[in-house]
Amino acid sequence: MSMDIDELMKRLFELYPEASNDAFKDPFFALISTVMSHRTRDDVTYPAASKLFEKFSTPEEMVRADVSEIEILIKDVGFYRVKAGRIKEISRLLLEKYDGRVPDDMEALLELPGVGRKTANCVLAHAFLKDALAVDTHVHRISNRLGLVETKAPEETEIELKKIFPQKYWRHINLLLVKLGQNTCRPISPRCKTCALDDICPKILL
DNA sequence: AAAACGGGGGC
DNA sequence: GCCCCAGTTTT
Repeated sequence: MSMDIDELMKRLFELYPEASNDAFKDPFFALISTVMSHRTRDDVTYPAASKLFEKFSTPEEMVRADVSEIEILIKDVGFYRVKAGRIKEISRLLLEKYDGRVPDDMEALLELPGVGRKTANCVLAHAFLKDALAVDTHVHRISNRLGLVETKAPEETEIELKKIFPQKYWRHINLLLVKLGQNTCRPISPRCKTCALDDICPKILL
């Protein structure tokens, strides 16, 4: 028996109607905040990214800024020194190669420092509204718990999920499952009692 | 394939 | 005080 995907998505959209965050519609914010999010909880990442963009919000302002100033603004996130350097270098490359714009294709994004497949997919899905499916640890874990896939590597999860979900849903999956994963379907001690998906979840991998 | 990068928050 | 977290890069 396979899960009703339309029913699953209907419930997720009802749970998190605000999941299409307006801030991510700025490609530069989507890119930089996602680079900042690596191995860092999203409730720490977002405030730090917002604080950074209050001061510097364009590639021009980032390259002009002192690295130490960027470091101070984002110092709540993990790897903040490495990330501050990447933010400067990404900004420099955007100005040099793309006239200060964020490119909207996977290959170009992957050439930027600190940008891997997950980050590139997030930018394509959230900022450019492309049919990209970004798989992070939340998407990977929850997809397996729901019994949708039985996968080990995130790349494998992306391939399998694309077979299961209609293409129109792909770009929404990441933010919806991240939100579910943050407060309910947590990595450790998930709150199944109060989960809106409790009746359709087989609770695999708990 | 595995280690390294690194500060914050939950327990 | 210990362990894990919106991954990517390097060994």
